[in-house]
Amino acid sequence: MSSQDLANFVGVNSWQIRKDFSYFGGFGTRGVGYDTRKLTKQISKILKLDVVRKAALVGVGNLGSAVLAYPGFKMFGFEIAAAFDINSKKVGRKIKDIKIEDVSRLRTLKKRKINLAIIAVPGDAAQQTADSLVKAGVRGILNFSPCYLAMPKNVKVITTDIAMDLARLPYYMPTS
Amino acid sequence: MSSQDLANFVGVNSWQIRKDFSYFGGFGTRGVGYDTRKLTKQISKILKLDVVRKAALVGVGNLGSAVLAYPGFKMFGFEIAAAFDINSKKVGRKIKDIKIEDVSRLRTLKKRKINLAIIAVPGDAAQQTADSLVKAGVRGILNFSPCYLAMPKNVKVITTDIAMDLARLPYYMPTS
DNA sequence: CTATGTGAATTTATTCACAGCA
DNA sequence: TGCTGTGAATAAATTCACATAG
Repeated sequence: MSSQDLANFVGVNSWQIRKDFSYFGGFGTRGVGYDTRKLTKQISKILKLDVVRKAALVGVGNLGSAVLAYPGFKMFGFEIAAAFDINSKKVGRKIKDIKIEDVSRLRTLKKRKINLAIIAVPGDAAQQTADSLVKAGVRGILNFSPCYLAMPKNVKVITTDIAMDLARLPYYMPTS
Repeated sequence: MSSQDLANFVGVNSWQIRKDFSYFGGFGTRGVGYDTRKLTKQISKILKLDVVRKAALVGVGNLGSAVLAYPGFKMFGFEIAAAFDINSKKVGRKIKDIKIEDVSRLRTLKKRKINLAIIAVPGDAAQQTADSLVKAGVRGILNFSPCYLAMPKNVKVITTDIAMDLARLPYYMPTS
């Protein structure tokens, strides 16, 4: 498959594909193109997606439940291996083979070798949740709360807010 | 409030704040700083977030339900004004004052002055859903399906995938 | 005196064009 | 001959430093 083909798939130019790949080495064969099977493996390795990783979910509300039910994680080698909530009525319940635990048990994450977490709690609880996660050894946080999280810099945080994503649209839309 | 204060809030440098603002004009007062009230209004106008906008949701599964329940939209002046699903068991049901309609009724969006939509359907239905939306006059789409949508270029699409967001974390995390 | 706004310097990213390998 | 990989050229973004307004 040529860089032109790849470019068509993702909507960029062919030279962007080639230049980007070149920063990590030569992935293709001149005159032929790229072996997509090899390419996928190499990129997975670069992005550190070549091992199965366990992640914890904190906050099993509407959004958290949707996260638990989302089938797309295994495509990237992720497994939601634990779920936590502060609501005692939810604790103990099972969703998709995951038993919901009390947030006090977040400290067990280190022993369980879970160093990724998804925060889906109300905004005013996000910072303290994040602090607990870091204490428990978590090094990467996907934050669905619409707020900035102050974190030590050895912890990577990605914040994503549905409403803010929607808010980006009007700017690019024609006329009112 | 000074550019330094604003910078601290969002975790960037003060000159980045000032430079970015300067591209749109002088928002502050020398020696004093920025009037946050005015600033918010001016930025809202630039981002076209100064009017209330109606959006439609397509796909009321786990993720769609979470979207309907999400309280954060009104902060940006959005209102989820309609919800659609293909499942006849869901059609007619009410969630948060929104009655779920059959997808065949997507064509009514133009009359209802709704030109923003959120797609939360399975990946294999995303493209045709998007096509229907465009036919109905929608000009901005927030796409939660993990796939590229081919669209006329007067339609702005923002695709966001929970799993892909999570997948960005390992690259930045230290060791293994 | 203080904090903005902005030219100038620097760094980074994008685009081009083609040498070089299969 | 065809398509990659990459230097060189161009464009854009970031950072600096300071004149200037309040």
